[in-house]
Amino acid sequence: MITPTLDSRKHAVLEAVVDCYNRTAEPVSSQKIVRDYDMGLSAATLRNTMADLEELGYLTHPHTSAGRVPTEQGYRVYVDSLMTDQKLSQKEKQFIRDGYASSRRDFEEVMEQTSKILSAISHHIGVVLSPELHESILQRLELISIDSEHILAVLLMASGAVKNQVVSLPKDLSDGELYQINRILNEKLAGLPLKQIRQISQDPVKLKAVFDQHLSDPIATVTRNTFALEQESHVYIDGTSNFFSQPEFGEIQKIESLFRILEQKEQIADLLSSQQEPLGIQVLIGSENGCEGMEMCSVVRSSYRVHENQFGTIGVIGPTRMAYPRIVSIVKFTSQMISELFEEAL
Amino acid sequence: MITPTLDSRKHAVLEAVVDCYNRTAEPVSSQKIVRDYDMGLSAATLRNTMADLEELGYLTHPHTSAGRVPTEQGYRVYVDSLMTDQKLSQKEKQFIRDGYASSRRDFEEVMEQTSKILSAISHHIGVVLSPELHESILQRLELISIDSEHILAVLLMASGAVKNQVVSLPKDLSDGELYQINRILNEKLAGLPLKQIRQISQDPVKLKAVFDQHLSDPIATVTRNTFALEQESHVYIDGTSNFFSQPEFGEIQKIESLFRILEQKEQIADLLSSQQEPLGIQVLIGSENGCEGMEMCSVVRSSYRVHENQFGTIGVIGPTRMAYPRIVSIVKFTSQMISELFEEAL
DNA sequence: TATTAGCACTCTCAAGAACAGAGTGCTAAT
DNA sequence: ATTAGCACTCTGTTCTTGAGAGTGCTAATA
Repeated sequence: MITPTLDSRKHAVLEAVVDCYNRTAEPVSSQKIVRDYDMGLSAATLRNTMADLEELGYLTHPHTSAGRVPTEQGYRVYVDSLMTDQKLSQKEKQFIRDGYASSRRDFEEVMEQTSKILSAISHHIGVVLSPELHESILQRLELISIDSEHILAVLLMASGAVKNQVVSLPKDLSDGELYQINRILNEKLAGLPLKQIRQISQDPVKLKAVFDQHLSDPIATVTRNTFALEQESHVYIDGTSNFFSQPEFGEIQKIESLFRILEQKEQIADLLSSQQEPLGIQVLIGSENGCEGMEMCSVVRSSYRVHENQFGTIGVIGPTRMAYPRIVSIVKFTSQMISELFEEAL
Repeated sequence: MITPTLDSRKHAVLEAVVDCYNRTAEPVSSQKIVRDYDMGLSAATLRNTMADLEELGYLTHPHTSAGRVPTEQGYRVYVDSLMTDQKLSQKEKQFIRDGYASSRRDFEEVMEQTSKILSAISHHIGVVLSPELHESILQRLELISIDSEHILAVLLMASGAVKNQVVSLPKDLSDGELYQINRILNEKLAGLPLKQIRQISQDPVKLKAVFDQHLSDPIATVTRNTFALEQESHVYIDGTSNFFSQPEFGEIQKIESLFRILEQKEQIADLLSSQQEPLGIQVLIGSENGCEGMEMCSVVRSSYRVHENQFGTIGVIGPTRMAYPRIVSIVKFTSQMISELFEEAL
């Protein structure tokens, strides 16, 4: 697809500028393009073209006598229609696969490992958002007595996720009673999504409907207390210190705002889940990510599937000047990898 | 206790310099002390005393015409014998208590919350090292079937810690068999520390001794696979971005090395657990922490007790120039707080 | 003898000047 | 339509200068 407003020369020049800037992190001069790219044009002609591209909003000038730098809009065109796919090498693919070798079945470990792999291979920040637990289907529930006043509820999800929850008891229950409650809860609630169970647990009418003659005070209390909390997605982040080696973050203030944001996991969760259409890969350039204080960062993200229509998101956060083709391939491949991992696990 | 080599004037001056430097982050001049501290001495006399303190190794000069800055040794004396306890205000104590209000019984949440509280109230980095799991005593073990080839083992410790572990099965087990295995494992292994169980699980002779006539192939396999892994302590860190507001970290390089270290949790674990004598509070000043790249940081740490002789460690990491009396009080109070929390829970 | 006033000396930091270098935009030639 | 050439602009570096802060030392003082 070619953007109608740009002829093929402008395209080529824009691509060269983006490419060159991404490699050097310095404003690109007409000279530089003549030397490094075989375009068959003189510096003067390039200057004219670059001036045109600037007028169209795809390039800027830090100051009069500096080279050109792509604008967000310039990157947008580059990502949408200029850049060519860059396949991952066998070595890289193997690196990603190897990363999962040890954590085949452990949900949390897969999440954690993914953020590590992403950051290690991209040299940027790797982030993973686990699927929303309350969309998950409860496969099995186990109640374990801790002491006379507390039990541990272990929620095993169909996706393989596990959630532990300490629950307060109103009164002492014998092992036998607990076992009975456990059996009934599994019988009535297994197979339902957590969200629905939560609704049931808080509504006496629904409770009565679901448990029927099995409903008792202890059952109502245990159910209510176990499913009371809204389950939040977990965010896994790795590779934050990679940002220090980016030349554009030479000054403290720029990096500071970024780190403050990274400490607030909810913001990152929002960033990853906003306007996400399942399974597609998306590139948010600069301020498109909508996260205040992260205007100088781009996000490449993709959803992955853990179970039926249950999705999480992975992503790479890096400077606007990132190697988009490579990062896109990495994120794409990794998200497929996880999806397969969960598919074969089920 | 008064260090024998220092007369009381030197003491007073050293204290003033440390105090003043901690407040301003700038080298302290003789003038400054005359103005801010009522010592009844002239600037010239102070200069003489400060020169003496410098010769003794407690102060330094960034350059000829600059004020004085405490050395590590200077801080050492200050911490050991000069500084006076600074009680926390009721407000601060309440802040810490409130932090735990929501997480009464959840082990992980207490850990996580502690790092948040420590960083929020100290304005430095809060770190928590969970107690070594393999010293923990197994209270109860629950095996939950995931699919025909995997089970989820839930290990509930006497301390309240919970560990989930996915275990591969050699062959399909019926619910009944699994239940039997579960029962026998609990009967034979509950009450033992994980470390010991691990040894048993890997030694056929010990296995035979423990399980006696109950030993079967499935039991041996499940035991072996469940306890195969060396359990590592978990590190919880919060408040890293607080470092950006410290004036001494104005340049990127200084902060970079620190962040690279903070990403390696094992290093922080070592830092917290090295030469720790249970229950004492300790202040490691500058290079005393023994962590390469963290020479400009001090660590205030204390152990806390979760169960019998099971200890973890909490700490605050900040610049060498930190408000030691306050931070010491914070760490002391918080570690007591956690210990009490676990005590009443048991 | 201990303290202090006074002063020369040192070092840093900020502001300004000079200058090389890089890159552009425009004009005129091809 | 393209390009060579050149004047112009802006940055970044280096050097200088001067003010300011703080010390160390010496001589005076209590």
